[in-house]
Order: sequence, then C-alpha cells, then structure tokens
Amino acid sequence: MGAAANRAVTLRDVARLAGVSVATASKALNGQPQVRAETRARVVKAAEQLSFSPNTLAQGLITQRSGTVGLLTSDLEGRFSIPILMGAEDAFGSDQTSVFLCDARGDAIREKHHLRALLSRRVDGLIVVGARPDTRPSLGRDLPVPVIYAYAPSDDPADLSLVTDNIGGGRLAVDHLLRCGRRRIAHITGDPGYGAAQDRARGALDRLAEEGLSLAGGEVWFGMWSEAWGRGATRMLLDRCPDVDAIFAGSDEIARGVLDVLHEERIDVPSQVAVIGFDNWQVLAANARPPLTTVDLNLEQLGRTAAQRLSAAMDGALSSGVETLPVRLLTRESTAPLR
Amino acid sequence: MGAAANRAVTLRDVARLAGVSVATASKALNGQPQVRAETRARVVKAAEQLSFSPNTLAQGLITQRSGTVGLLTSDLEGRFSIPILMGAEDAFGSDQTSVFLCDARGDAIREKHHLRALLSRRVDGLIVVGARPDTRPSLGRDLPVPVIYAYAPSDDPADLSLVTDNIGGGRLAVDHLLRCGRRRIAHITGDPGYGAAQDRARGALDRLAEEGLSLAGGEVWFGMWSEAWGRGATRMLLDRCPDVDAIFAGSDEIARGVLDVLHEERIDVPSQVAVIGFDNWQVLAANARPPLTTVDLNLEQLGRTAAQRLSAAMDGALSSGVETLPVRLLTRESTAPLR
DNA sequence: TTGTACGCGTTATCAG
DNA sequence: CTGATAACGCGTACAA
Repeated sequence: MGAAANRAVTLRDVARLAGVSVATASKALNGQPQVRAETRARVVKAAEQLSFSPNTLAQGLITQRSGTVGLLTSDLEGRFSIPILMGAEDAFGSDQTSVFLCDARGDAIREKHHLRALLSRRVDGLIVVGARPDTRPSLGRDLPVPVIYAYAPSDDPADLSLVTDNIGGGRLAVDHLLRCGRRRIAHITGDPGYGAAQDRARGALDRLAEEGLSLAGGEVWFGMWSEAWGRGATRMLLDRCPDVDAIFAGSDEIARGVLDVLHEERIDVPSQVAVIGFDNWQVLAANARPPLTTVDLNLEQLGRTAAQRLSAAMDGALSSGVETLPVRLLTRESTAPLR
Repeated sequence: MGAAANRAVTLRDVARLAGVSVATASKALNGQPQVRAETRARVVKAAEQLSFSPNTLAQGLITQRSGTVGLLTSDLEGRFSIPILMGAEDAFGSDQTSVFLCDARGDAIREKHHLRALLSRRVDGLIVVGARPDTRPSLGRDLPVPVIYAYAPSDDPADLSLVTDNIGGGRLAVDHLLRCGRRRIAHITGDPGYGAAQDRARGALDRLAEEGLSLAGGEVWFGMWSEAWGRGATRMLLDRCPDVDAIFAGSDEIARGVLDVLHEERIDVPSQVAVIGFDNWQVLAANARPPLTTVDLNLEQLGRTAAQRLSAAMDGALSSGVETLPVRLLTRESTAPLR
C-alpha cells in the first residue's frame, strides 16, 4: 500500500523550489493580480512538480470557513438521505464544500455526540434529515452555525425546514387518475400516525371533492407501510367495492402489495384498475409488474435547495418557517386512460 | 434561525474567564497531570459556561492528523455504501473520526475531483467502495494516505481490498438447501459478466459436486439482475424441469421474480419448492411472500473491518492483497425441511 | 512586483 | 504548578 509516499508538501516547499517567498507563492497560486506572469508560471510549475495541494485546514483557520457541512440523519437505510446528500453535494460543488455524513440511528444521545463533533470540526452549516416526514425536535436556537431541516420539519417555527408537498402529491395522484377517466378511486395508505399519510389523503380527498366525488370504498384505508397491508387492504376493498377502477397507494411498498393481489385476481392493470404509488422507490417501482406510476419526491432537488438555503444563511441571509417543495408525477405503465 | 449566536469562542476566551494562560487552559482541558485540581476545575467550568468546543482544525494542524477519513463511492443508491459507512463510523467512534461521504456517480473525472478535495482536506485515510463486486482501477500507489478498497477490489495487488465471500455464499446457500433435504436444486442468477455471479455459481456447483449432484435444469441460468429475469427464467425452468424442489437465486431481486411465478403457478413455497436469495436487501427480502431466506453480505462488518485496517495502516501497519470476509445465512420462511 | 511580518487556534517545550 | 514562546500551513496588510 502506497502510504506516506509524498508526505506533507507545503507551500514552503513550493516557494523554495520556485525561488520565491511563501507570500508570493500564495498569491501566484490564488490568482492574485499583483504577480508577474513569468513568476506565476514558475510557481505553478513547482506546485505541479510536487503535486502540492493546499492544506484546507490551515486555510480554514484563517478564513474562518472550513468549507464543510454536516449532514445529520436518522434514516438507517439512507433511502431519503442519499438523494438529498447527492443534491446537496451537487449544489455545493465538490471542490468548494465537502459533506460529513453522520447517522444518529434514531438515538438522541448519538445525535448530540455527532453534533458536538461536527461543531468541533467547525462545519459551516448543518442539514438535518429526519427519518420520517413528521415534525422532529429542533437542535436548538443557540448554535453557532445555520441549520436547515430537510424532509422532517423542526418543531421550532424559528428554524427553516424544507419538506415535500404531500398534500400536493395526493392531489397530483388523484388528478392523474381522473384524467385517465377513472371515477371510482380508492386510497390505501400507511400508518395514520404519520403526518405524511394524513396529508396525502387530504390532498386526494380535496381533489376528489372538487369533482363532486368521494372515495371508492367510502373511506381511506389506513394501515401500515408494508406490502402485506397493501395486499390485505386490496382484498377487503375488492370485496366491498368490486367495481373500483383505480387505487392510489400511499407508498410504493403498499402499491406492490396492491398489484400482487390484482394480479392474483386476474384483474388487469391498468386496463381494469389503474394503480399509482408514492415515493418512486426505484427498486420497487421500476421492477413492479407492470412498472409503477408513482409520485416522485424530488429529493435531489430538495437537497439542492437545502444547500442553497444553507449557503444563503451562511452569508447572513437567514430565513425561517416551513418551505414546501413540489413533488412530481412519474408515469409508467400502471396507469393509462380508459379506452 | 439562531445562526451566529455564540461565534467562535476560543481557548483564549476560556483562559481569560478562568484567569489563567492559554497554555494552562489547554493542559487543564486535555487532562494533563501537571495542573492543580482547583485550577482545572475553574477552567472546566469556564469552558462549560462558554460552551467551548476546541477547534479541530487547529488541533489537526499541530498533530498532523485531521481525524477524518474519506469514503469514496460510486454506488448511486447507497445500497452497499451505507451499511459499510455505518460499520466504519461504528468502528472509528464518532468523536474520534468523522467521515466525508463522496459519490463519484461512476464518473472517473468526478472521482479525481473528489480525491483532490479529500487530500486537500488532509483526510487520514480513504475507503473506496465500488458499485459492483468486481475489480476496479486502483487510485494509484503514490497517495499520501492509506487506502482500503471495500466491496470492489482494486486491480493492483499491492493495495488492500476487502471483499465479501461470494464463493462461500454460494456454498452456504446450497448447503442450506441440501440440509432441507432438497436434491433437485436450480440456480438462477444475473449478468454473467459479473465476477459475483460467477463466484456464487462456482460455490454452488462445488458444494453440489461434493454430494455427487449437478444442477437441476442442467446449467446455471445466467441473465440479468432483475425481477423480470427471475420470472422469465423460472417459467423456462418449470417447463424444462417441473420436478425442481429448490431454487437458489443470485440476488434478492431475482428471488422476488422467482417467488412471483411460483405463486402464479400455485406451487407452494417452501413445501414444494424452497427459494433462497442473496444480498439480504431488506425491503425486498423481508416483504417477500413468504419472507425470503437469503445470504446476508455482512456489510456492516465489512465496514468495521475496513475501519480497523485503515487505523492499522495509519499507524504504519500496512498490508496488501485481497481479504475475503465471510457472509452468513439469514433464515426466513422461504426455505424449510421437506416433510 | 516581491518579501516581511503577523495572526488564525491549538499544543508542546521550556523556563520560571 | 504555571506561563511565555514557538511552532503547524497559510493568507494578507504593509513595507520595500
């Protein structure tokens, strides 16, 4: 293993090789105007020869900016965190800002620990990603760096939180089904204790009401976020309401269960019943039979926005409140117009 | 947003408040013995009052250690990276070492970029996680910090790589099926261009050979890593070899496809046909019908080991070659002894 | 145009 | 036991 090959080449080494002072070397490398072109060239060449890379820690000491941010998550599977992280990485620019990823695993103690470590590392800002889209405790108001809450909003309205538009998503799903000519639409979703479940249902009901319609089956089928519940609920639904022509599932997992039972019952999707999911969890949605139309959470965009808001806050442009970001419909084959 | 509340409280502030010099304050806080107990108490109290947290950047400047490592991945979905990251975080201890997560998205240029940034940040080491378990290009031998390749081995034998035991996994799967009394075992797997597919098949064939058996269906069914292929292959298999009593799938995705078709054909799992997957991709395996017995890759353990090897390397104990880490069987309900 | 000197926050080495 | 003082690597007024 090629460890410790060229150890710690500093600006001094570069300056020495180029025959100039450290100050000049610094200016040359940082593109400062007050340096002769020929000199700059010599310095740059020396730096390349030694494959010099400036010590960001030292730079940070001076500029009071570490060029790092912390991403604090409790999302074990990284299902939400990763897209958000990628979006943030994208917006920051990889050579400007690097991201510390810390997983608190839903443990408040561990979270405190990570927080201390990150502050000690002088991160310029913090993005907190919750495991579920419900309110979570604020990190507090007296932190030395700005904090953005993503996905799960903070319980302190003085914080800035970025959330996905679950109500809008519910509307979007139902709207799409209506456009496909469906009128007997059912909604099977997860744990009613989740704000997201309530919001998605609300959006669906609102849109339906605008058409003077109500839910097939009479009510929202709340249950659990699992395939098994999707299957169970679908069986009950078909029993009670055999003429249903569309099912809006509150998650892609549930939608998979729905599809399974429809398939078992030899009910064709989408010609007889259209199915739409929520989350766009790739491995589930794209591999479904048929591939699943679903509501994409736009998490990368959420990550990008979080990065932008954080940059703004680092420049002093604080803001607060809850900002709701749009979701979007991703059409695959499980929905289609009625012939 | 409570940004910039207490900005940059330094050791000087603490010292001033405690009425001592910075030197003494430093010693007191770092548990150095040569300091009076009463003085130490005063300093500690002052530090708490100001909620002082030492500037790791400055510390790193002196100790020549940043207390950070870079995790360089190309694994978009984070499916492998995340467990590895968590294992590594675990082994490092969150207050000792923080992890920079960088996603190169399979792009060599972006990888170079990230690498430069990480070296500039003076990471103490690097963990490189490949997107697929096949050889990947080495980062090179002349890096100033140790590198561990995880999941995907480096093509340079001088590097240290940690990989999962795919051959052993194949053996394990077949061994389990044999113990369940199955004798007509088929193997449906993914892209033959993947070393992992070849290795898993090899392990399976070897174990079978030890019993004087060969594969049901006569050959390994190579194809793609998708549910659709799992379905297609299973249909062909049942056609050619209707008396099969066990199917070893090369991935959980494929296994899901297998289960789907068996269910369609009203073939009971596990009483008629046992099914075993590979990867233990939670959302697929645990939600399957029935829940899927599978080979767990032990990725957290791999992450922990990577961290340990990296620590050792940072202390000068370099090593090289490919280290193969054991996988383990996770029994659920899709396999059971024949009555 | 270039170099000198100082400081960023911390630790370590010495005197006192 | 405590306190100057010198690093660590770099950026930047200021002087030359």
